[in-house]
Amino acid sequence: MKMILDKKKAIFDATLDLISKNGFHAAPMSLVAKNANVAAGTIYHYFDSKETLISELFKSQKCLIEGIISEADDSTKPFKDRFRQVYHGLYTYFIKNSKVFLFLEQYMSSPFMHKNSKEEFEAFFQPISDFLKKGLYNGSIREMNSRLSVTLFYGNISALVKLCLSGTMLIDITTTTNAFNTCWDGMKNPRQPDQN
Amino acid sequence: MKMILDKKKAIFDATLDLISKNGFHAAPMSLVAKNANVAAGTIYHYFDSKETLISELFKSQKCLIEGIISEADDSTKPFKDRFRQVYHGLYTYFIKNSKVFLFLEQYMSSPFMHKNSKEEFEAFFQPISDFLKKGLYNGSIREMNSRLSVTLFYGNISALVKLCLSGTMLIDITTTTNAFNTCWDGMKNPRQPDQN
DNA sequence: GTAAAAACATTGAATGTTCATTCATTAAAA
DNA sequence: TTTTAATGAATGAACATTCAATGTTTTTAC
Repeated sequence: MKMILDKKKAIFDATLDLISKNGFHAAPMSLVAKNANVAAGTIYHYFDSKETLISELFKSQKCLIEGIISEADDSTKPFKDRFRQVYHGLYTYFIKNSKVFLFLEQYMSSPFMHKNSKEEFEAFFQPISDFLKKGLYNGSIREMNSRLSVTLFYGNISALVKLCLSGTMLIDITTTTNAFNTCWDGMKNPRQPDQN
Repeated sequence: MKMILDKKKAIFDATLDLISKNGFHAAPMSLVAKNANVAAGTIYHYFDSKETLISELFKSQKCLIEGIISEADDSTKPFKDRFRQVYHGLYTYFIKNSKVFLFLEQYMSSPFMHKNSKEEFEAFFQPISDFLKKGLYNGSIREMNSRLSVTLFYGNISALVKLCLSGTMLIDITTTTNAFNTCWDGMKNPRQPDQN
């Protein structure tokens, strides 16, 4: 049983590694097998097809966002502080685990997404939605459709992460602070101007 | 001569159409040829390889952003109005020309990008950079690295466009207005609070 | 102006490669 | 002994690309 998990994990790891490097086309099953120290046929004991493998790799990240947010969020604080900590929690996680981030980017813009239900996608970002709704209900966040706020929030973070990972620019604390301020000043409730 | 342009255009159109539908994997040369009403071999008169074809399709959009911005921008107006018009110009163009938008998304997150110089990418967004710099220099835009502001600006628009195109949500004027306000309130210069 | 020649454009079947997937066989665990 | 796991060579499909043959346009020479 332990071995089974080891093998599955090795296959997941190799897949994540290859896809994050150069996209799906750079992850032929033969290479996945080789990098996972496994025979090509073995992968098919654990996964029906390449598509299944990738889709399950995504599913294995189901609770990722939830974990990061619950780690970063402290509901006793004022909402702006919570917002900042969640923002930085996500940003920091993606920088430290860039393979995961890059895989998610590939997956979300791939034909796999189109086939599988949008619900998968929806569920993945649910924790962000839940978090932002708290801010909406207590008047800290601008009134807008919840789907929109999630999209804009994640869009800001992912733009920052991509900029960092592109390696074409030195990212200092000023940059991340500016990105955060842009996000917060855009999303905060403009009718509650006492949140500096 | 006219015929040459027609054929090239037909090949570009077929490629754009297929890639925007389902990504690169959905655009085999045989299908491109068929949809362009051309023999497979003909494509290779005009393009060295598939990679060249796609790369040139991207290059053919070099002046896209510049065109949209110069169409939308009116430098006699207050900067907030210019910002709004450029924002809506880009948004509207991408909604109306969703194939172009979807192709760009695919291209920018593909291995093609990694191979070709980042300069291509840089140059593509230069007109946005130039526009935002005007706002920065006249004090309308928050002080931040130019690369970052471009990324955040385009990131906001592209998030909105993706949400619209996903078709899972009815996008009304309220939604686009909220997205715009989020963008502007985030990016405007907080030290110049008279820009309502 | 016309015919021959050269240059160019187009065709699509054939080629060779890359890959996902299968399966008969062997090894390990129950 | 039976069930489960693992192997990797073999299979076949999908694809990018080539090329010899054919059609079309342009140039040249008279």
